[in-house]
Amino acid sequence: MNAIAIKHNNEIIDLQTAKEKGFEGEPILLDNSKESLEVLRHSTAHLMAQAIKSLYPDAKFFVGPTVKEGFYYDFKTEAEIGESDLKSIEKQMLSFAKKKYEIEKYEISMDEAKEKFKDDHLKLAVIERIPDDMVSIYKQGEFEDLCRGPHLPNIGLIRFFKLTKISGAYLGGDSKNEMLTRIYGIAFADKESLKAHMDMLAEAEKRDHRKVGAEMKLFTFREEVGAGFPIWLPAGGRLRARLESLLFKAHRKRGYEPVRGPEMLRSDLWKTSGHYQNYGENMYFTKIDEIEFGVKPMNCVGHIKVYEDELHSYRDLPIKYFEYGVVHRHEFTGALHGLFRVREFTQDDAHIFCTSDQIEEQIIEVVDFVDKIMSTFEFDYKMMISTKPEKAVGSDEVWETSIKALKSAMDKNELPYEIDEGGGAFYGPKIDIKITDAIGREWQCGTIQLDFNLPERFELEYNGENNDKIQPVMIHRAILGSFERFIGILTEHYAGEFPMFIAPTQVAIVPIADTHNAYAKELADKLIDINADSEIYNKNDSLNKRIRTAEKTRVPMLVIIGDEEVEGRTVAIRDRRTREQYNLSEDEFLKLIQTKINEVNF
RNA sequence: GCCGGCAUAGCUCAGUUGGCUAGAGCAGCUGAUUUGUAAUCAGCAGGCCCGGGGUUCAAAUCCUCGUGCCGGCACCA
Repeated sequence: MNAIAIKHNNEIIDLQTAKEKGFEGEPILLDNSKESLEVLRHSTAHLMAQAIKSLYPDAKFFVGPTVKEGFYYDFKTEAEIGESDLKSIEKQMLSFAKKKYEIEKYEISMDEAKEKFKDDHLKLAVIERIPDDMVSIYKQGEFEDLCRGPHLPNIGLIRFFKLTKISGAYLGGDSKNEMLTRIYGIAFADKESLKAHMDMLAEAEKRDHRKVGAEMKLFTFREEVGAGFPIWLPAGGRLRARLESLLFKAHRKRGYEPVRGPEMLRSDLWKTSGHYQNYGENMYFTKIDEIEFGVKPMNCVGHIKVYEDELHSYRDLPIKYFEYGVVHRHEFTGALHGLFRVREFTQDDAHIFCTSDQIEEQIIEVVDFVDKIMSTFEFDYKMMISTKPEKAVGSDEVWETSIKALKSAMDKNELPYEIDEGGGAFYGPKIDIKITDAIGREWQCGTIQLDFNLPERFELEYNGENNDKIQPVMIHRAILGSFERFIGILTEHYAGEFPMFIAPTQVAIVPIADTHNAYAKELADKLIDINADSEIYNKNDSLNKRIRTAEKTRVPMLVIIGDEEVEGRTVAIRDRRTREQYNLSEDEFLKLIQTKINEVNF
């Protein structure tokens, strides 16, 4: 196999550039290594551009980089391109690839480039972003494009690719700019890898919580109810209740007090907190007797009012309030997405009021709490510290101090983290918890946010040792983030096959004939006593049909009862996953369920 | 909010260039059957074809304005 590029000074250099500059280095072969795919996908993006240009001659191109999941190219054309056009573009790409054009490279000066692309405002926009004196042009057949490279030596090497998505994208990622057309694609070195990737996408689609949620009757949405307002169905209600009660206990164990703030508060309070000015466009407002109220988008203000209800001594701190807080946020319609993005959701929210000396230990405790929960659900996760965003309240100094506190808490415990510059909330820096699900996708859930601002704005205080008034520090934190999103993620993570302790229904009972219904009912009652939900499948259907129906509900355990079982007070268990069957006595069975339900404690 | 697409029974989908009373499978209901581990048989019922307006002799089908959904962008738990 010939090299497609080389690695020189730890940089990928294409053969065109290597020849021109006389560079040497380790060869990069056409395989599925990171470097190889980088080059391959970048060239595939160019091949796509070439195909688009030939099909839509007026097309002008912006940038076409590789991304984590393949590549894309942003471009503009007067023609309306839809999903159905991807096939014809792919076809055109293949026919160009067959021509095995060399990919040639040449360099021109900045001025020459500006002249060359003077009628192409998109390329000029690209050129403006390049600080260099010289720019390179890559050419394949008739098509040429301004590009930094690196590229394959020949487009004939591109064989296994697929265009996956088409959408709009703002020029330069700024919503103030015009919108371009973006086409996403993926490419691999071999057919099998492409297929594996497409299979993975199909698997993700199968697990989609919107689909599984509907099948399992966890939740639904209705047009007449409104976009972004989920409706929890009985099965989803049971699942959610289990999660809530487990988490309730876990909070109590860690010294959190349950509290509850009102759903709406007077706008004056939101002005004091800064939400009115900084978050107002995401809030819902209404008037009651000429007084304006804002529906809470966050729970902090309510908890502050709880704190203010009495005087606090330094001896009381830290004080931890928690609430399953229902919040409403006006999200853009286009942002709504199943349970992942809704307009009403419930946070597992808590606020810790503490002294600045306690910040570190409190952060560490919360991080430990997070770890307990995420590892229980078998999630890998990573932490990300977010710093000051453009739109923020509070001085730089306050921001710096708080970021330092977060970092030092992480450092002292040797916890790895990444930095997201400018990603903080408007009122303070934060640690976000990103979890990776069973098929490798990342989701942002929990968040730990330091806030030196609200205590200041609400003039919170506690009595110090010398009876002096000291301002407490406030830590906002949510671990699941929201029940909606977390349950959505859990659904995809487990593909709906929830473990016993969280499943909407623990056991499906299938009596063989009507004469076994009484025993079935008896078992169901005993299961309720040990906090397990069950469902009896005694409809007028064949036994096989009822087993099939029960299996399809993804319930973790199926028990079949007939004459033998009634007689000996036993159950015939069928494990849905392994399709194994075994028998247990009634007592053993109940004990097993009880163990499986109680084995989890956060 | 922006770009593109989509909307027919509870669900998954047919419905030809505008043309008879809009169809099927699953689910539901009724009856027969009472079953030992993944679909028993028969019958019945179920539709403002997303909503408003328009074009036409005639609209599920064409146009238009909404609403909702899907894929991204931007924004975010």
